[in-house]
Amino acid sequence: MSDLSPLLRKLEAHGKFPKEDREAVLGLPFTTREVAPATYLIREGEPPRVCTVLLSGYAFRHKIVANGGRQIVSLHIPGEAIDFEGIYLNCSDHNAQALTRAEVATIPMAAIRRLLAERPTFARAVLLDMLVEASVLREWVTNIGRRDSKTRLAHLSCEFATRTSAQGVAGCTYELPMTQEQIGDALGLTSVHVNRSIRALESEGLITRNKRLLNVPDLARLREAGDFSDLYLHADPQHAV
Amino acid sequence: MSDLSPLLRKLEAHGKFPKEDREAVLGLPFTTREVAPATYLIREGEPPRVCTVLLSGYAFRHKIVANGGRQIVSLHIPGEAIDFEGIYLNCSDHNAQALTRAEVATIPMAAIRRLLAERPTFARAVLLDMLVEASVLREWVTNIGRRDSKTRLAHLSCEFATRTSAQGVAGCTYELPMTQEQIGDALGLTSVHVNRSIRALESEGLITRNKRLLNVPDLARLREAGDFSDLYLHADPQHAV
DNA sequence: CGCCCGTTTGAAATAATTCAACACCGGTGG
DNA sequence: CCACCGGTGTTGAATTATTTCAAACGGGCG
Repeated sequence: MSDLSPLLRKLEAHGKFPKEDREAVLGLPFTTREVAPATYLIREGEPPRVCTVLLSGYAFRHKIVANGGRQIVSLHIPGEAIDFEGIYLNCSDHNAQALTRAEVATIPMAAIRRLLAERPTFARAVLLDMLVEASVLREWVTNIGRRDSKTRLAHLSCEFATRTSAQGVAGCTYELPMTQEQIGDALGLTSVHVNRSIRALESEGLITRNKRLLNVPDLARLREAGDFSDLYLHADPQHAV
Repeated sequence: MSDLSPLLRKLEAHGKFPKEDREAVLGLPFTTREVAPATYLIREGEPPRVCTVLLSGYAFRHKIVANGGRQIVSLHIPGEAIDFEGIYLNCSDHNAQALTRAEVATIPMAAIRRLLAERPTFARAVLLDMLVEASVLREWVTNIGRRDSKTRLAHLSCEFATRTSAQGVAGCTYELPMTQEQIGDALGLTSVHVNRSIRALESEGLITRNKRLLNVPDLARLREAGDFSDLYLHADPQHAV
C-alpha cells in the first residue's frame, strides 16, 4: 500500500517536522490511483476540490495560447503537490497532465486547509514550497526570455538532474521522460529546433543519449554551457531559515 | 507621515482582516525612505534582513544571464511587498530596483515572521499573495515563450492597466513608466524590436501615446490582440475562497 | 507485417537581432 | 540664453536564430 510519505519527505526537505505535524500529514485522508501518460489532473477554469500529489511518475503544467500554442510552465517530480494554488484560489489558471504513467494521491482541499490552520510547521513548509516554486518560475522566465536554444536546453537538463537527484529519484544518468515536442513546449521552442539543439549538445560531448536515457559525462561542463547555478532551487537546507 | 496602509490594502484585497490583524499590520515596526529611479532594493546572493514594501512608485525584479543579458521577472506597484521570499529563504535569487522615484518602507523580517505565526488571517493573505504571484509568473512564462512580439506587448499593457486600476493607481490612460529597453527586458525582446512593436500597435489604433503616457481607446480590442484574460491575476475577490 | 508516434534532416520563409546612424528632448553648465 | 550632452526613441539595412513545411526514417506494438 502506498502512503503520503513522498509528500512528507518533500515538505521536510528544508527542516524536519515535529512528531505531531509528521503524523498529521501522514494521517491526511486520501485516495490513490494509477493514471496513464497525458491524463489530465487539473483543467484551467475549473474549481479545485482536491489537492493532487504525485507519489510516483512525472507531471507537468501548461497553458494554451490563442494561436493554439502550448507552453509548459512547470515540471513535477514524485512527492510534489501540483495544485497548492487550489488552497485559496477557486479557479485554476492552468492545466496539468501526467507526463508518464504515474501514481497520484488526491487529498480533500478542506483537510489541507484545516492542517494549515492547525499545524504551524506544516503551514511554514507549504509557504516555503510556494516561495521556491516562485523562484523556479523566475528562472524559467529568465531562461526562456534571455538565453539561446542550446543554453536553454542545457539549463533545463541541469535543473532536471539536480531536482531529481536531490529527491533521490535519479543520478547523473537519468531518464528525461519527455518527447522533443514537450521539451520544446517547456522551452518556448519548436520540436524541430529542440532536435537540432540536442544534437548540437551531443556533438560537443556535453550529453550522450540512448533513446530518452540521458547521460551527462561532465555535469560541471553542462552547467557552464547552461549558465546554470542551483541557487534558485533553494535545495540546500542551509539556505532556509 | 506615511504608514503601511498601502500594504494592508493590498493584503486585504481578497478579504477584509479582523481588527486584530489589521492593527497588527499597521503596528509593524518600519522605516521609510525616498529612493531615486534605479536604486537597488535587493541584490542577488545577499541575505534579506528586511522586508521592503513599495508605498508609492514602481519597482521591478530582474536576473542577469551569462552573456550579460537582463531579464525583468516582475513589476511591482504600490502596496506590494517585493521580497516575501526572504521570509524563509536566506539567499536572494534575483535583484530588485526602483523603476521610478519611489517611497519604500522596510520592515524587519523577524517582525513579519512573528506576525505570520500569530495572526492566521495575515498568514493566509501572505500565502495567497504568493499563490497569485506564482500564477502571474506562469503567465509571464507563457507570454514570453509562446506569443509573438506584438501580442506580448499588448498583453503586458493589459496586465499593467488591469493591476494598476485594481489598486486604484490608474485608469485607462496611464503612464507605463518604463523605457523601451526595460520593456524589452521584461518581454525577452530587444529595445529596437519593442519600438517597432509599439508603432505597429499604434498604427493599428490599439494604443495612442504621448511620450510615456499610454492611452487605450478600446481595452476590449487590446485584450483581444494581447490574448489577455485577467483570470490569472485572481483579482476578483469572488475567486478567493 | 504494417502502422503510428516520435525523431531526424533539408530547404525556404520569417521573426527578431544587430549594427549603425540620426532625431529628439530635458537638463546642465558656460 | 544658448550650446552641448547623455539618455531615449526612431529608422533602415544586413545578419542570424528560429520556425515552417515537407519528407523520410526508425522502432515498438498490436
